[in-house]
Amino acid sequence: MTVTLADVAARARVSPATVSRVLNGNYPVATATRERVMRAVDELDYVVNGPASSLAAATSDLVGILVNDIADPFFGIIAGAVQSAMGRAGGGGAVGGGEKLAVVCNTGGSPERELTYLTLLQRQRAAAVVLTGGAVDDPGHGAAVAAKLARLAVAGTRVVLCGRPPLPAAGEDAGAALATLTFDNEGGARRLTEHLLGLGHRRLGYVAGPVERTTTRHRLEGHRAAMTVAGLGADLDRLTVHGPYDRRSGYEAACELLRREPGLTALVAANDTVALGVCAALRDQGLRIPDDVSVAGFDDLPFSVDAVPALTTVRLPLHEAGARAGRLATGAEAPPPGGLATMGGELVVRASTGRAR
Amino acid sequence: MTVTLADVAARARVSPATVSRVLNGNYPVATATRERVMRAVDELDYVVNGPASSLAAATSDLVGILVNDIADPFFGIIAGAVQSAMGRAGGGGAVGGGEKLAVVCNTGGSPERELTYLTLLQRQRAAAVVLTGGAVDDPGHGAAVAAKLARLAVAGTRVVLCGRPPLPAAGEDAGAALATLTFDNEGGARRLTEHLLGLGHRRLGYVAGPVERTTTRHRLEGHRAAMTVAGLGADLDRLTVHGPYDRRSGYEAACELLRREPGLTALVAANDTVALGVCAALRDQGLRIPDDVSVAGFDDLPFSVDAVPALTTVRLPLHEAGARAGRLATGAEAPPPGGLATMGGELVVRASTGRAR
DNA sequence: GGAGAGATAGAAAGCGCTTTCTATGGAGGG
DNA sequence: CCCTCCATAGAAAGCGCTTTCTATCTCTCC
Repeated sequence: MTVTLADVAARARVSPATVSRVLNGNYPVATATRERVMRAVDELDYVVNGPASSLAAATSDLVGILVNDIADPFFGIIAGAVQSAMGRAGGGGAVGGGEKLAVVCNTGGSPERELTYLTLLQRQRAAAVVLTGGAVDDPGHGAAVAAKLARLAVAGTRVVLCGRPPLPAAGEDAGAALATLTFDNEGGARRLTEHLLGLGHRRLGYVAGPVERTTTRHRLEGHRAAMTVAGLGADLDRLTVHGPYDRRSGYEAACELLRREPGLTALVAANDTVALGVCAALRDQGLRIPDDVSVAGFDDLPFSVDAVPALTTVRLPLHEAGARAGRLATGAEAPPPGGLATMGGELVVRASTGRAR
Repeated sequence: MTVTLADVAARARVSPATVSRVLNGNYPVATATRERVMRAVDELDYVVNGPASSLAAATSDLVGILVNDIADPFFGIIAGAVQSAMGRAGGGGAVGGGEKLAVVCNTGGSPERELTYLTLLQRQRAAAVVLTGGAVDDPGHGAAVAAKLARLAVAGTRVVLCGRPPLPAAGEDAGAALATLTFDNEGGARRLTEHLLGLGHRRLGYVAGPVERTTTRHRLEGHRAAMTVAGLGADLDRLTVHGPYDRRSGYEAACELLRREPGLTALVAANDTVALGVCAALRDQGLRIPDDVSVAGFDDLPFSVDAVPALTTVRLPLHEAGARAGRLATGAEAPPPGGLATMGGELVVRASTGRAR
């Protein structure tokens, strides 16, 4: 039924070994022979059997990119960058050539699904795995992931963390095959809050992400550090509300914070999407931005510049990080010293923040 | 080095065949034996070798989801829905159980990459392939894709088109394994323009997507149909500008259209993202929305309700379509009659459109 | 002109798993 | 008490490919 290597070999009147060599191109084959084989491949419409090839060669061209939420542009941008960096690196053009199959897996932020996908990728003997975005902030799960990644690394899978904090004590052996690109969420958040403080704001509310995420914690810590330095460390818990990374959560949190403290002059959101919800709530309450209340986001997603007013935020090098992760995953780039690189966030001041009233 | 089935068998003191049967659970195995095997699996930390298993069983658990732009929430939402519908269908908890590896592949809208990914998936003997979003509007490429899909279908891969027009005459054999869920882009676009017409607008500009996409064409056709019926079919070409599906394109197109026809009272965009750019351009020119110019988008992405003013648009059942595609891909749902189902778009009127001045 | 060096092609042994076919018990029926 | 039948388990033959080890053959150099 399906065409196999042997069929191609028969038609080209060569041995299967030769066909394999033509297809993989790492062994000298006479031009005439090669052409005969290629013709046979074309005529028979032959497509390599991936599983068979992976089994025999004990390698695979699958590269998995794990994201927390595929519908969130934050991850979309990173994943897209990873893929295109890999495509470029792969070079290819050759029939059987080093084409990597870069695929993204959506964990939906669930630790179980994350582990499941990791197992599935391990099962496929993936060439590399890229984990993007914040991790679940739980020692148990962290250890489970670290263990799984260590096993993957040992089995020869390259592991790259992109926009995620370093693994908790991964063990020596794994360290080699593991590269981490982390965002300076804490520093970015700190600078953002300092910016607000500099504008004279004293009563600021914080709309945090889900409690169990490292990203949430780091951004919150940055914010609180700035607040504390400014002598505003007292009321922090009351002026913080947690919720998912979506607009609705921002909307509701803004309402809640305003209820708790009607005198707020600034609202800092865990990310841009949440900030959008915050803006909507403010508008619905008849408050002007930034005249009555300043609003700030995080990430600088594409839509943030189009918000009205345009969002003050912290720009993360999403594209750059993704591209670098892609190169690390293909081995096109050497891992940073110590296996860890931190990428800073840049404060982007736009119209949504102004002087405190 | 790595643990194999045979190792597990040795440790559990059974034959490899038995281990395989325990793991795949489709053959009676005594409870005591099963437990012994499971214990061995745990103790050895055994993970099935996917390629070997796929080769022997001639099946794979890979499911590919092709998207045009992974950073675009339009695709993110569909892909997410496909994945979760499949996860749910797969059920599983069993160790070796029917876990599908749902992965999304980013074509970046490039026909070549689309074909490449299809080949890569074919190579992996994917269980199913879901193509999402509009196709490239080129007979040559359409035929190539159709041929490839037909081959995949023949090889036992389920093929689902989601939010994409039906294939050009796919051939009888393929028809069976191919299901198409298409959006009524044309109808939605028509109703949207009718809405504007009903508000008294007579001079409307249209910011279209890339010329070579079916989505672009269908939406444009709907718009033009409405315009023509209203007797405004004359100036259509002059009042249409094409560009990519991004905000920048919307910004530039709006400027260009205003230059061509300063008296425009409404601007219809190819999608919400583009509409955002249009709004930005209008604002920069000092024009009020909708008082001076009405703006409309398409898709009703999550951010559209937060735009200021909130965007009038056409809501597409992205989530529903994705979920259904996921079920079709796993075989959890029977294909629609004729293999084709059309999903309508719902006009959502918000604040960005008002009476013509 | 013969021998060693390259270049090129083939033979065959797996890679780790699934599955058909076969074997071995013990339970139940006559 | 023997034989048949079901329930289980094992043996072994591949699945389609890669790759090591060989086998030719053609140059090239002395």
